[in-house]
Amino acid sequence: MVRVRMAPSPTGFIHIGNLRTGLYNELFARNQNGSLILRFEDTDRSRYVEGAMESYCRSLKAMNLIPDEGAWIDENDQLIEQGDFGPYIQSKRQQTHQDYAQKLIEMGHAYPCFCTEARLTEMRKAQQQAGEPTRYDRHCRSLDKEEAAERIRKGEKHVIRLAVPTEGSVSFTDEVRGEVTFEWKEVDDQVIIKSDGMPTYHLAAICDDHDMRITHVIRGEEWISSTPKHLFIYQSFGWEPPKLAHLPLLLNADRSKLSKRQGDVAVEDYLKKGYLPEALLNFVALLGWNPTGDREQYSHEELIKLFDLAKVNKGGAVVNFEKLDWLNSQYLRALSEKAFADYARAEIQTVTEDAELQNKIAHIIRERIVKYEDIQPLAEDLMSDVSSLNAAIIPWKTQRADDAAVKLTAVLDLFKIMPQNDWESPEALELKIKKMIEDHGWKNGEVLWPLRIALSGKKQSPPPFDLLYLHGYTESKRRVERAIELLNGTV
RNA sequence: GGCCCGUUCGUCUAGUGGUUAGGACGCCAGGUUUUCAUCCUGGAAACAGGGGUUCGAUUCCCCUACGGGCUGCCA
Repeated sequence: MVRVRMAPSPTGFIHIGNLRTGLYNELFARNQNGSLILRFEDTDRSRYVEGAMESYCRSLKAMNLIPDEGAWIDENDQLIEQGDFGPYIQSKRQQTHQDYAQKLIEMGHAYPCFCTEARLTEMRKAQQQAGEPTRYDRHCRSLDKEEAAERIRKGEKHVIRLAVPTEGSVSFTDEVRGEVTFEWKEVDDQVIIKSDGMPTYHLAAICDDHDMRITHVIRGEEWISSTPKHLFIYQSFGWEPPKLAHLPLLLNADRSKLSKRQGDVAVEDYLKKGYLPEALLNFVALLGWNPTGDREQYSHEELIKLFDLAKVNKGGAVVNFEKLDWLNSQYLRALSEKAFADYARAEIQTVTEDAELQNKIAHIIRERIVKYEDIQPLAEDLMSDVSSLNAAIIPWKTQRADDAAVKLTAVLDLFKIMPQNDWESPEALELKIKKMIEDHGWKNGEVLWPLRIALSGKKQSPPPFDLLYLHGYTESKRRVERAIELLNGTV
């Protein structure tokens, strides 16, 4: 039974990188008919952010990434925990972690360290100046056990460090990279229990993964270097390590590790900006993995069906937001009329309170927007009046003003004999108007250009049929009449 | 600096010894259209460099270069 976990640190908002890692875990779990566990790694009290766990869950929920087990939120957005291997909030497991650390000490695989912050800083400085690698000099490793125990009893401040092997090497098979090897002499005696009694990631994650029966650890590439320490802990306890898969990093445009600073990376921000969750999911899924390379759009279900860890790329991927825009526009166009109207409602409302007009605007802009933020300007543009219309731009190409007036008058004449229901769709209006043009033997542009300018007041706008449909008989008639007056110089 | 990982068009990628190196975004040009947007067609654009192995390397090996990650009582 495959069991994987998302193990974020609740220090802020979930960002695109976390999302991708979480998504790959989810895709793998579903593909393997396994379970997805959500565990919060909140052992750094100095970085604790109030409400971050709830916010994280909300974002996951919005993205339709729902864990089977672990931390989650109820319908009131209250944090809950579900499953047989809890607690799933790491700080609540502190005692367990300390017990494990004690066992490691007893086995001789860990030791208390009393070195002060100041001494460590000094030590690193000296190492740096000597051109040596900076790492703990193992000052406390050889301390007498009885003496150390006595100092702890007296309440002396200390941490617990791993006593890693000093020679030989360690290898593991990474599910995406293949075999990776480290020399033990390069590995530091990592702190596993901090002086405040909290475990560090290196102890907590490994013990929790084991206790929660995690079978596959799928995490970011930044963890590769500390994997030997993790393997040492598994080995010390005689546990079988899970399969490991290190994902390539997501990069900024300058190829540095994706971070805030260089544009928005919080999932919540993208959702707020109106990117559709399915589009964002689709986009992120294809950053570092691709089933075939000749398709761009995949539903969540298809991603699950096709996901394969072995096909995950090794190189980091620059996040190309222009492609997100494009993908989002594709998803937007696939939305039903109703779904799009609901999606755009809040923005369109800022332009008109009239529900009927709102629906008409939604209909017209549906295929004209790429992003959510395009909605408001477009809607406003559509609703703008024509008071500043300039007569000079009404005629088409070399058309004379009086000719344009003749054509517009013909349109007005047509309005008079057009039944009311022709105004209920742009298509019906187009049919009637084009028929009229054809009957006169005129060119489309001679009529449609002046008509469109009369209605919109602008050289660039949606088609006249959309505008007629939007404004309806009375307002359209008013605008066309005004244009004719302008052309005749009577205004 | 040390260790580890990586490197196909600007970007995301397909490719697993023999291909005109394919697709997508973006860009450019043309077309459809009353304009814009959409849409359609076309175009420019890549195997980091050098050695091997091989009849033959983008694909396998080595070196170099470049990039990134880690080097915390952060995760």
